Amino acid sequence: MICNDKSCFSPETIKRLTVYLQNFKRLKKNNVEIVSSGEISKLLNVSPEQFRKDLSYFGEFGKRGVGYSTTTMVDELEGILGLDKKWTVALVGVGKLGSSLLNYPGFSELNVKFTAAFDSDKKKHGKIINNVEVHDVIHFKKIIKKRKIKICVICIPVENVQEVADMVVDSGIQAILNFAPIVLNVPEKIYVSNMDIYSEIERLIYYLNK
Amino acid sequence: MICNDKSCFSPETIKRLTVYLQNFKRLKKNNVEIVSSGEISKLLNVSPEQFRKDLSYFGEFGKRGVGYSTTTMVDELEGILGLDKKWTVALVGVGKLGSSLLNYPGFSELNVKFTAAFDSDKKKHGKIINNVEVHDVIHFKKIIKKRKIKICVICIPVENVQEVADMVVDSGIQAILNFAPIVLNVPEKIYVSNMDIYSEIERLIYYLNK
DNA sequence: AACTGTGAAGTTTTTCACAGCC
DNA sequence: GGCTGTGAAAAACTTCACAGTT
Repeated sequence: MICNDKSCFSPETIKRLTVYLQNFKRLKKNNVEIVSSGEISKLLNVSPEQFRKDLSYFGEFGKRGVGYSTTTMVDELEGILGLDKKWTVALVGVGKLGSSLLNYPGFSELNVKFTAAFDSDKKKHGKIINNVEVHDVIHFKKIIKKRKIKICVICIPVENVQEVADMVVDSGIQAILNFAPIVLNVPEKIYVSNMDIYSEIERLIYYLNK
Repeated sequence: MICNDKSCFSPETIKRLTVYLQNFKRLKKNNVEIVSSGEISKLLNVSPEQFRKDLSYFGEFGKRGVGYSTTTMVDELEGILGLDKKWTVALVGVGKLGSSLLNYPGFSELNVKFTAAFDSDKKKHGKIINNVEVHDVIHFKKIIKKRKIKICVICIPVENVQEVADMVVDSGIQAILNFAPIVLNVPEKIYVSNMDIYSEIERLIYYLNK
């Protein structure tokens, strides 16, 4: 459970808030100005009450009898999530997956940018991918400290990922996005998010198999 | 909530089961033969009761006073998840991310294989990536039907992903793994899993920002 | 003695249902 | 009339606590 000055809410609320934001951005781009919680509900497979309650933990953003302004909601949700400030992200592991992330579109709209990449492979050092230079991983701590980077995406094979995570934590990184299929052993104060394609496919297979 | 012949349990249980399986595989590879729920708990940040209860929905796999055999657990969990059979997967969108997935290691150990890839870009047709041929997307339905493929991974830019999803569903695919930051509109009977790096990074930023 | 399996209790999360406002 | 915001009720999920087994 997470508490702010107003009340307490589920971590699921935060997950959904990121989805709401995506959706309001798209609606705004499509020149939709007002939507009701009922319409949101149909678009996102979330009940209208859930949507309204999720927002209620942070304020009153809708107009009774009317709905929610997409422009207002984009601003408010960005504020709630902290996306109105700029964030820089480091990448460790410039393999196929890692470099595809460096080339991912849309981060700039998000106020989020990869500003440094690292690999242990000498052949990659000095390469520039989508304006991001690949450094030797031995310089990780120095560069992270200097640029005050707080978030690191790790795209390392599972065999080596724990030692990289140790280094990353030692360098002062506070949040990690891990693509390897393993639960990283890091101090509690570090926020870790796992993106594990194996686990997701296994889960789909379970449902198919029933 | 999900029910089997024994009882009912949370969808979270299935997510955790995939993590348990990963972990038991690794322990087995490292020649660990027996582990207790307490040890699992420390490795995976799951309470020992949670672990035991998750398993209890499917049977009794441990030995009282002893613990769980890694070999037994790998077999049992694979059985529960349906991973003891072979599964074939299609990929739509052979861009940077898509081709990095085709090259992902470890799928063979999983009884899961990409057997067909599709793209609309003519330059990619006929290419072979890690033994998988890239076809013209216009042949999607024909090939999916013929090979009886049930799972599709979609790596398409967000602007086009809904129309691709429509085609995928029309072709008889039953489960979709979607990498685009959008909630796909598909019939209820289709299982969809989203892997959204933007959403994950936004979530991390929320926690950092507090 | 050590560890599992599980009803019962406790906590968290979602849904209901309705008052309040446009 | 239509839609939001929210306490109260319901449902879902986790933890407790202990009986049962090796």
